[in-house]
Amino acid sequence: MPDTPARNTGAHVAYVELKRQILTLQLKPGERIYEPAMATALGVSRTPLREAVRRLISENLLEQQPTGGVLVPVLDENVISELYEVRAAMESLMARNACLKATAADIEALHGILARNAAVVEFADDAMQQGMALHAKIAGTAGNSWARRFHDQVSSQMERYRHFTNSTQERRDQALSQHRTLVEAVAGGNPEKAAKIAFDHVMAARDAALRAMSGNGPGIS
Amino acid sequence: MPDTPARNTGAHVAYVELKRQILTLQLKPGERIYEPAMATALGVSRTPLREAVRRLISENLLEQQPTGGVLVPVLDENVISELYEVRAAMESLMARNACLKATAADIEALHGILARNAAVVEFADDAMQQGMALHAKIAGTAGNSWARRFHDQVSSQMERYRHFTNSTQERRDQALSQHRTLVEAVAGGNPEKAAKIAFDHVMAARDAALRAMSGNGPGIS
DNA sequence: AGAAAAATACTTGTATACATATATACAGTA
DNA sequence: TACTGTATATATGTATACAAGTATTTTTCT
Repeated sequence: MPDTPARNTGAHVAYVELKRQILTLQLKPGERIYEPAMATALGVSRTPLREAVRRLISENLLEQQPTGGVLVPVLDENVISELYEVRAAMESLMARNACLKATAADIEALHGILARNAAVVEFADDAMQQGMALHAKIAGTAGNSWARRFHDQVSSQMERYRHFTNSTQERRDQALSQHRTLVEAVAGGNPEKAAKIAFDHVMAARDAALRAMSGNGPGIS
Repeated sequence: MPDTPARNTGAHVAYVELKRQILTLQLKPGERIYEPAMATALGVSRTPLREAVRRLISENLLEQQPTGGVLVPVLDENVISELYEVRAAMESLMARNACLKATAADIEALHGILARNAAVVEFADDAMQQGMALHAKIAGTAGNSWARRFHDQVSSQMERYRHFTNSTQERRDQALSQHRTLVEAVAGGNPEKAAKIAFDHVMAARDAALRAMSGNGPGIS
């Protein structure tokens, strides 16, 4: 998040570590957080741990129960669909704005990333890396800090589902071609078109992910 | 926010009261929050106050300084433009989904709200009320809780700018006609069209707000 | 034995005390 | 006078102690 305090306070390290554990599913969905135990486990006292927990609650990476406990939210197919939709809306907006504001240097940088993207299309991890770089560059060019903030939040959420939405070679090829179209649209100076392409691109990723998930046996959690 | 704990804990009342003071500009933009003073002012100790403050920071209604103080974010024209854009993206998405999922009863409810909207078009407060009711109904029909959450966050933010973006009669008439078009689009079953109309509708509101602000002398802060 | 009631253990919420960092004011020196 | 170094005061970060509420287990009564 942009507002991460650079200082190495105990609350901050607790936040980072707890978030990591949640996103990697090291803390299992549905699991409850007990403050005293978690505090000693992370080597801080309850006060800074509590601060980290409350922050994660407001980022929706933890969930406060009405009865008064805190737990790791369970995974669910509807949620992942919602997340993709919001991501589509954000990337669409950013593509539109990037199109309006991009300088020649920005366009060149986008083409550079695209080339690297093409070079690694057969390696899942590198391909995702470059895909994210492309989106990051577009986001930076768009210059809407709120869109970026929400996009980051959604991306964090989606990490929890990563294991269920493994990408196939076919999917990566499709993504690469969509990225090409997207960069062309941004470079072409047609904001409406860029927005639509970005939207459809993410929605296609959503459909692929949902298909991959329903293929994975009982599915979630 | 949906995740507001219903319990009447001290941290919660501090959060609500502090948020109110920020949104009504009772706490002035740029003003710093001193924990001991604010805690006694709100009648709680530093611990629950701190919890409220940290939560407001992660909702971007307070700002942590690198040096270590907390202050009320200053207002700025770029931000309001960004907020409108994100709101446009969210409402566009929700209009699309509402279009896909709306039942006959939903459509009827929308028409009812529209009628009430028309009846109060000359009263600024009531008109805004009904406008929000319309958007709320669409949001409910769309059924994307994340879109809703972000939309709510943005709306909260925008309250701080309310005093600067007073609506004119002309603007209200325009909004009513756009609402009519929007409901027709949602009812008509064309998701793409509904999405585009919602987007343009909010962007038009943005332009009106920016014009109103630049008319208000030195403007902001 | 089964159900209701009481007691116990544990968790969360809050206050407060203490340590550390930061800013302010003052004094001494160039 | 301007500047640096020191001392003081104040704010933030953290730990801990205590209060209040909840769940669980044990005990008692039918």
